[in-house]
Amino acid sequence: MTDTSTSNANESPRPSKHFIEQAIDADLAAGKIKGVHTRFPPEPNGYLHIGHAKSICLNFGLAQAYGGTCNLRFDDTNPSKEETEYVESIQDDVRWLGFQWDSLHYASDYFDQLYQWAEKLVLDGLAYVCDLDAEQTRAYRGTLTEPGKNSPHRDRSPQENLELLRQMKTGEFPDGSHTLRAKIDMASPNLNLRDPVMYRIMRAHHHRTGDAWCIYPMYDWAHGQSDSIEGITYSICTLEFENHRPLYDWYCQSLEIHHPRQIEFARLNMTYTVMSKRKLLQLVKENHVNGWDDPRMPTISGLRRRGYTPESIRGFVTDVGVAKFNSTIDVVRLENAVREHLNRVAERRMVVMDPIKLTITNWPAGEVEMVDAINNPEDESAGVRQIPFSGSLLISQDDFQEDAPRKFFRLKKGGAVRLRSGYIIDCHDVVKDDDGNVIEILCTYDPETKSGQDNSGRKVKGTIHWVSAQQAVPVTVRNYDRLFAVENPDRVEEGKTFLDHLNPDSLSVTQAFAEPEIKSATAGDRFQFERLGYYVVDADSSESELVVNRIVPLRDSWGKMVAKGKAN
RNA sequence: UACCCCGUGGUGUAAUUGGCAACACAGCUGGUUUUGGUCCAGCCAUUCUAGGUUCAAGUCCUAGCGGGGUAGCCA
Repeated sequence: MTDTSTSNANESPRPSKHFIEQAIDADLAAGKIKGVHTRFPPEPNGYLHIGHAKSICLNFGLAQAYGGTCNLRFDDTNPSKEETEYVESIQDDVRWLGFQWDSLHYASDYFDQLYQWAEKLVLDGLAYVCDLDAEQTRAYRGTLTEPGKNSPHRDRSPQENLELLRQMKTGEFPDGSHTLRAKIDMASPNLNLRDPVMYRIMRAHHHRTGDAWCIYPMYDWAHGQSDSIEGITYSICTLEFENHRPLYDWYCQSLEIHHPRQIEFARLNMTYTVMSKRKLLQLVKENHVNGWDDPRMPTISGLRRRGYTPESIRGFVTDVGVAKFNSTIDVVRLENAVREHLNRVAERRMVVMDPIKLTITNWPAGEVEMVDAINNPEDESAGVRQIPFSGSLLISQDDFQEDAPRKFFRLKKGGAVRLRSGYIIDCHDVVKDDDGNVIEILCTYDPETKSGQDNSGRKVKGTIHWVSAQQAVPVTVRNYDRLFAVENPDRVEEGKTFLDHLNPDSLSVTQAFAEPEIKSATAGDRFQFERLGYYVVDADSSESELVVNRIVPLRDSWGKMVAKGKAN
């Protein structure tokens, strides 16, 4: 149970405890438990997403906070959906988030024990073999408002049930022809208690047990007992299992085994995001994204590739809290969490996205001067680097306007601006092409205004970033935006699907020019490109091509003003 | 329509468990700044409604309203 990374500001402990911690405190005080043992129990049928991160942080975090233990257990009771690829990715993701399980388990480890317990329930008259098929079972179950009716096979003798169960196990019956069901109450208002199925016959190859079994336990029949076997004290799960708790309790009580306490919390929902595994799988399978780790995916692997840090995800998760209210978190909270972290730790670099040529007419021809640039104004220990400055520069087209609005503090004709870490320059002219577009900006520099040693007293409103044209390094930039264009992609009109809400501009690839220092960067390095945003070097980079992903843009109050028409 | 759960600023989460509704994010104002970033300050609430208990109710009681979950041999 180790948190391997350093703490960060928004990971500091909350001032008050959430309802699960309060429940634990009460149990501890009442002597009901002696320690805290939790587990994270994913089904290996897909990649983990940010919602799972909440569960991971909760379960591992509780164990940490109370000096207890937390297991990782794969809930692999349905071989038709589960794959080894997923069990590997899940382990990678949990570790990457900064957690280490105390022990690793599989529900399939308990198949033998589960089966023995099933025979016990049969012998105790608490379970029976039912010959109804799936459709008949549904019909007998009744509805939300009407009670069900008893299966015609409900009153078989324990001995007969035992024989039939053994035949089920040894493969005497075809798939779907029989089930083992708990004998509870077909009239219960809680449908989970209307003689729930414990075992179904399913000839499928299991990723761990192979073809040893042709009957597989249902979730309810496997989950609580798995918790029990591992000595779990708190079985923490999401709200939709609330109605299953009476059944969870019934199994533990009927079996007279260690009885963990199930506590439910609200799963994480986020704006501009879909979270269902089915939909994420569809995005991957239909190639709307480039795989599970596409940087636009809300998967842990997607966020990792996007450049999110584990610290920022943990910070986000503690920040949004744990409760039973079914809420939707604004995705800007996630974006803000990574900004907050990266602002403190990411070194700055200058990169020009949409370049226009800027010539300094009074610069000594051919001369290149190395200027100092601060690596991180938030962290003096990050030091300084050197950047080549010359008479031929590239700046962003956004940073120049001939006819600028009143509040435009960047470069305009007849105006002045500071070149970050360089000099103040004055724009005296522009060069245009035949269509009248500005293709080159002509400036003079003020030698008295060198950054760090400026005694001129000159003040200018704006500072812009730049690179020296000769030394500039081309970089392929993948500017990612939200995958969906609307706040709630799950809400769709008749005849449409969530796919209709995909944001067509969620990725734009562009060629940019970076200061030469960028050449020393390797995959996984994160930077703040000054005035633009945070970026991470992607694994697709090679000797010949540097590829970076935009993690999140910087806040842009100028852009906001322009959008609101307040720039004048 | 049955059962279960949940309702506190725009969004989330708190409130010493009956004692001045707080924090964060967003938004809006302004300040600082060699990143229009960061940072700093200010503003932003009839606690779903109606009754009741109480010196005192977000918290307790009653009724209503609203939202979510549940009818897989999925998890």
